[in-house]
Amino acid sequence: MSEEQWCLSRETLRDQCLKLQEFRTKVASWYCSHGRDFPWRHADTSYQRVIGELLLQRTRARVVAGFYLDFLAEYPSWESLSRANEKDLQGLLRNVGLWRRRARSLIDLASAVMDTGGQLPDTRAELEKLPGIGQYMASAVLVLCYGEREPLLDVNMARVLERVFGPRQRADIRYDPYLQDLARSVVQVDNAVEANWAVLDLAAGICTIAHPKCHECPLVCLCSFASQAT
DNA sequence: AATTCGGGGTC
DNA sequence: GACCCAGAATT
Repeated sequence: MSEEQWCLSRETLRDQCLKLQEFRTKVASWYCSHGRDFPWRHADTSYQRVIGELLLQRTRARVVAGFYLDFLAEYPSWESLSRANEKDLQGLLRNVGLWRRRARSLIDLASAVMDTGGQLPDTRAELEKLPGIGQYMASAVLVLCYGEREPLLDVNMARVLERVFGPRQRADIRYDPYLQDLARSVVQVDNAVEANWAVLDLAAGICTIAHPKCHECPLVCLCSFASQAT
């Protein structure tokens, strides 16, 4: 590698690092004044946090906000959920979609948790053995319940990251090392939970899939997508 | 890698 | 009326 090439690649790496830091600080600052508030963000048990994430799968946050507290009132613990009547649970989820599969999945997970002492494991390998816990949910449990700096890398966070930092390598987000590493580095901060929420809120309110509000976006000067969109 | 689950919101 | 949503299991 010539000295010129070396300088170029070194410069590019430094730029990427600076871009990452700028991304973090600008999103965090935006979040302070524009962040959303949801009941599950005030959850005070692991159970409540995990239920929030499970209900949010393929379901809009505002819809979940409408019945999340009712769900917790009806099923306040792993123990009560494991003993739930499947038909009753289906009825509670009926107007949310995925109701049959989700009712079964919730009961199965609660039963599995009760079988292992009523507590969730704290490693990815053990978490992903549980029914209904995949790559995303394992990360969610690690960051929300155990304070590890893991990303809530869903389709929305992926969209923001790809617009700013470039496209993924694989079709499936969960097995794309580029996106996974990028997302993980984004949340290497003191409060990883809020860092995750900040990106998700930006994705939901500004960096939307259709008609993104680039003129309101704190990342507009970092983002290659913004310049080509209006 | 592609399909399935799913009602409701959004355009 | 098509498309999408804080995914995971199945094929």
